Amino acid sequence: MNLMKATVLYAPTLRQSPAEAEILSHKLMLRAGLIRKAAGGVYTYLPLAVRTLRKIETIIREEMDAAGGQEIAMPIIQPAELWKESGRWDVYGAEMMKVTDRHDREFCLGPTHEEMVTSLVRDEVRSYKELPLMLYQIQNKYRDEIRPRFGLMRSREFIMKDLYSFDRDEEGMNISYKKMYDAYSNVFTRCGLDFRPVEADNGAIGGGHSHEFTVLAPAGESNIACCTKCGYAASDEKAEIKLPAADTEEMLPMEKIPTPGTHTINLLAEFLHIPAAKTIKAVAFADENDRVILAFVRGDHEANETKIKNAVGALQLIMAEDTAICAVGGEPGFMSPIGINEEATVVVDSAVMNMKNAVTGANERDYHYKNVNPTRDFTNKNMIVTDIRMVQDGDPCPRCGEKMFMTRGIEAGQVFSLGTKYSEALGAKFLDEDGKEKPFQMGCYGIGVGRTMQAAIEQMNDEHGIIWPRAIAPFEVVVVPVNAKDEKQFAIAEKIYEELKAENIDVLFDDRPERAGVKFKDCDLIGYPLRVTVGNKAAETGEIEIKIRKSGEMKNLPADNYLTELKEILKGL
RNA sequence: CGGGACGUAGCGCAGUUUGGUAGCGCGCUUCCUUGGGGUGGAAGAGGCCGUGGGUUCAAAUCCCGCCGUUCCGACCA
Repeated sequence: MNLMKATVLYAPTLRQSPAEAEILSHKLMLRAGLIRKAAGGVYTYLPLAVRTLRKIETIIREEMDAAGGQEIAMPIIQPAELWKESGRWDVYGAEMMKVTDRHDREFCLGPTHEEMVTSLVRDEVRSYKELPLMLYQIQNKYRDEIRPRFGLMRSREFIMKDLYSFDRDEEGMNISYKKMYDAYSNVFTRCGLDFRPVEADNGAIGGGHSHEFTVLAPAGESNIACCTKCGYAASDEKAEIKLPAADTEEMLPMEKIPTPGTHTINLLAEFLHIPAAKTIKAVAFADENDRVILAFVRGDHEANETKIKNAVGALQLIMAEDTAICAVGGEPGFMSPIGINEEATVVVDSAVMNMKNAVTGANERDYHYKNVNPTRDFTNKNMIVTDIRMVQDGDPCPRCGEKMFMTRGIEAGQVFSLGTKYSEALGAKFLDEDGKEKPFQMGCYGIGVGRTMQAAIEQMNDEHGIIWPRAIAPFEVVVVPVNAKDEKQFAIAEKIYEELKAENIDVLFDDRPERAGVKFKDCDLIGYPLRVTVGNKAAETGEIEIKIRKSGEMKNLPADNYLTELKEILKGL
């Protein structure tokens, strides 16, 4: 941290952004001289980026240590045997960067370290007395992404903090999980980010619960639903939806009506002059065993494939062929559960069961039923009724009932409780108090360090450049003499620089003999939270100027009495 | 892996249609000028036109292969 003069700092800013960058944060990282590309999804971090990364890492270390974590450093190169033992050598497959040594022994560049850390603990930890144990590292990770994108957002080499917890029982695991959940909240709060801990689907990893820590930003790749009131947030695939009260209309007798050519909800609603919410939409899937699955949601809702998979116990869903639909008694475009063969799996969204006098297909070309009342008319055996719809903007929160809004975010971290998946696969056991051998209850917890940096940029910027939160800014303050050739100005600026340095403030002295405009543009682009400008006024009346990057606010202060106020302003950034 | 686009100086691009001396803006070097939001001027340096092959008297330009980049899709949690 001794490179503090701009004349020696290697920060090659660019006026135009290279054509390869698509999203704003990626462009800004290139333009502000933070990173340069070495290969697809592989980057060199330049000094400014390294300073920010170190600051993020320091915050992470402090919080991990405070939560009881102990830092270790595991190898990047991992033997294939371990991965074959856990069964993930083939599962991870093409995602893994594989290496062969001169003896033809296989290795991979670690995409994650569950195997590594579990084998370590398996070989070393024998007794419940040594638990709980939390081990972490901050390490380069490798994933051979099909399509690296967006700079550090989806890269093939990336810096990740990964912590693994080992407990004697589920209760202990849940305590560790909670500790990590809190530590993560502290990390992202301290980084100055607007984020949400988002309830997530565990997917193939299995185990208990999982949260993704998502930094809110429109360019993010994850869709999430957030409650406007209680803080509930969940990924769109996971988000539960509070069921509104059932319609109270009188049930009318069901009637078959001709509806020529209305094979979509829009056409149907238009034809009958009714709102889409009065219709029932059908979506037909086939699963990995060629089972036909018919899902029904309200006309103005969307089916949620993840929820459907979970509801029917399918691993994979594809759109069903028309012939498969007909085989179970359905008619594409005019489907309903009424009269469908038993062999089809029928899943109905809970909200549909609340509908009264709805319109649904008649399983016959160009005909629908009206006055359909699902509680009365859906009589299929084995029909599954549950929440299978995709959350929408304005849906009620499952916790408090207030409205939720949809937003996008960048997943910067995630916490998983794993249970005994890896400890069992790798035979990692300890001897418990009762004299019995038991597998460890594990959890794993990751933070993408580079991704966190980029998420901060994606979230905080304006047309001039990056706006760093103070905690992770490469420098907190930049001191700029307007005219570096003016000895008086330069001397005052240098004095202020020395004073700030003595106060342990992370300060850069922009001593370059550039014109003021050039230096100002660079300052804004790189995004130092605070700029101290020393110009003519300083030489004449002894006044310096402080500019807050975030608000653009400026303040004139005497050059011999500014420190208290500057520190005060800095605190609020 | 499928479909599209692109590859010419450090960055952004023109030139390719119609084959014939490699260009522009920014940046860089030196000097002068200017000195509170990318100042103005002068003189320079810098290119295996991604790569390999082919066609041709002659290829940045036409043809074929490969590599790389990028977008959409598939994939991934």
